[in-house]
Amino acid sequence: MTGLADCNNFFVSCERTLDPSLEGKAVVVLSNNDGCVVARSNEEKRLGIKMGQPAFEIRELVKNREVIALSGNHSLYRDISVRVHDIFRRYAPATIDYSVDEAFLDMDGIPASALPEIGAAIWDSCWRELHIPVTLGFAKTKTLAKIVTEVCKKRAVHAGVLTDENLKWKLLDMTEIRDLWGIGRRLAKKMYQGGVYSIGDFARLDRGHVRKWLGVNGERSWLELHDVNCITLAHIDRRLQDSISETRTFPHDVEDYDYIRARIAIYASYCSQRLRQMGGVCSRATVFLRSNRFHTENGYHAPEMTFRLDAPTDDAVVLVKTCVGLLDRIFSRGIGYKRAGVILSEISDARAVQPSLFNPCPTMREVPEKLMRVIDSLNSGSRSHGTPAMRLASQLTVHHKGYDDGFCISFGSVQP
DNA sequence: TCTGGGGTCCTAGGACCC
DNA sequence: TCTGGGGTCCTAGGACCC
Repeated sequence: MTGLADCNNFFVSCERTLDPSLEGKAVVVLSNNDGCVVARSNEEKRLGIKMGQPAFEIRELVKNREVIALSGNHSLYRDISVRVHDIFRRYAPATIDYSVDEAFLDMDGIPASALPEIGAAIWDSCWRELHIPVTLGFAKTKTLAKIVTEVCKKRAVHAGVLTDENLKWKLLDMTEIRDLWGIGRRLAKKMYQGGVYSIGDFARLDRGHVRKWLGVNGERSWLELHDVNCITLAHIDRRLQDSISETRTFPHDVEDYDYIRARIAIYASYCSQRLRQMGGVCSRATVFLRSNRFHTENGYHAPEMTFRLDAPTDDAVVLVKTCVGLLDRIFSRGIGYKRAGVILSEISDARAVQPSLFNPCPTMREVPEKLMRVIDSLNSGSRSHGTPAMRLASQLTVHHKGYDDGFCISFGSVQP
């Protein structure tokens, strides 16, 4: 059996651990720049507020105090995330951390009859130790466990175990196809056009037809509904991610090159720091810019460029230079940019680096490695609480032009 | 007026190899 | 006038997830 442990309204629940007066009230957590809704309490969901809904659309509700809107506190969420995952690990022989607030529990070797009690124990630990409510679903495959968890959430049940075949088909028939894991907006529409409305409808289709119609992913979902485990999520288990990215939407449309260059340098530097923490090196760096996708009078601009590095690296100096170089090639004057980002990819293990053919001397890496170690140790812990203690000069704007996003020139503890 | 961020996987088409 | 077969790799775009 496979379990799914899923925290309820995670960001909102985290906020409630800090401020218990939020309990029972309608609360939303907003994205960067307080742009849109990224988490809702149950009370909100009943008010009909949607995930991803722009914040200005709920302004009236907030003004009338029907809804409390909070800016996200992501270091808090990360912190609590680590602790709930630790609790999950206590109760399952093996777990896969699937997201900040979700984990799959491999219950291999544990009799199904013991699962209700284990589910109750996990719920109890999360609530007593962290004040985070969770919901647990157990079934033969991950896809079925997802369905069980959703049904439990809707009925405010802490944990559910699905073993009975008749009950399974009853659940599949009463659950809409758009709620199936792996079916998003587009595929749901396609399903409706094909006359498929419930998950039960889908599961009763011919397997060959599903394969031809929806490809391998559709077939996998179909198999999972028929008790065949085939979503392995091997990538979740990997120590190294495929890519690391930092992207931001700016509070305004920005034409200022210096400002954008400093942002790109900051993103590249932070990506490289995460890369080093992971023990990886990357071979590709991508920089992209986006104009405002809601203001397209002057067209929509979305330039991007990727550079393949000579040799894989985790060196902030190299990566910042590379990314600023890419920016220079895609940046156009006179265009207002609303978003920018850096993506590092083709990540491999830093302990198994293939040196560049043109720069094969291994000692060449010693200086940057030492430098990075020093910077990382000076900055350790400081990133989540504000400005890092040590930065590259390119991370500063030459002229601070009054963008009110919290960035300013700082000389830290160095005497002027 | 105001509209997030970080990921993965699959597919089709083009370019290339022998 | 006629013009093969079996592959791999890369990229862009589209879909999904939380």
